[in-house]
Amino acid sequence: MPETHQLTDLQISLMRVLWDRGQATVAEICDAVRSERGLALTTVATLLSRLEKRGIVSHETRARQFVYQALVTEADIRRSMVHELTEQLFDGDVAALMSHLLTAREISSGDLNRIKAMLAEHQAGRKEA
Amino acid sequence: MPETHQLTDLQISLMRVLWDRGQATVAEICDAVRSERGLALTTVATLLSRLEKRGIVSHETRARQFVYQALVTEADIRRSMVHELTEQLFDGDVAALMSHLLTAREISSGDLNRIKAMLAEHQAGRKEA
DNA sequence: AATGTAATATTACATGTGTAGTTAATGAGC
DNA sequence: GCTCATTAACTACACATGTAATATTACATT
Repeated sequence: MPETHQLTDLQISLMRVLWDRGQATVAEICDAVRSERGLALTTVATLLSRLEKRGIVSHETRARQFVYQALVTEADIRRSMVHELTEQLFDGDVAALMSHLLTAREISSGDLNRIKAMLAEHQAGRKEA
Repeated sequence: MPETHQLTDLQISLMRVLWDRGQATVAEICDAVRSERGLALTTVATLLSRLEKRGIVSHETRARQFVYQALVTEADIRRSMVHELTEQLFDGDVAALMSHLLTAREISSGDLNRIKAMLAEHQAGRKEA
């Protein structure tokens, strides 16, 4: 597995563009994040080249422009970041994290129903394996 | 609510000592983390003074030593860090995070049972409210 | 071929963090 | 009172990140 990648808020914003589109030029990414965060083109270019140095994205040159694409999936990042958080704050105990979510005043009753459904489904899937 | 506190791994290690003991001197904290991370006394002192600058811990001087204590609880930190992660990676959707936990190959069947129990309990508590 | 334009490459700087040496203060023991 | 040991204060430095200006490169057009 890829060494646990921790990304910052901003880095995730950029990645999200790539995850959504598959690939994008620097300018496209810059545009895509403009609403939530207005950054200079060169800033976005710098950030992307740093991500590339870390092996998180790659680029190919097309029509003299860098076209970036993600080398890790959103699921990868979710896994490693959630795992890291669970280790750090809940001593690796996933159930403890769940418990926190249930009690931490963050969850609506609509959520609760969805969760119950998921649990049921999850167990069903588990049985036939 | 206290502005969302994000702490690093190391910072959490120090905080954990304070959470466990209520209060501790620099030397005590240094000793407590020695096994997982051997740090110089001055390093620990620096880290603590930085945390103090951020309003996360405070100290009083006793017998010429700084005795630190946490100003935020572990629950506070859990809340803000889990919240932040949920926002960043799951667009604020707690149920989506739950779903991730259920499917991300991180969870044992023992955990599953605990979770089911918690869910049931949670709903029970909810009803009478 | 010269030039304008768009893109990348280079350089820069502030802030936070991890890490710790050096210095200064102060109380304890002789 | 002087010296030693303890402890905190100050200083330092490398690295990652957020941010962007400036410099360079190179295609397209005249």
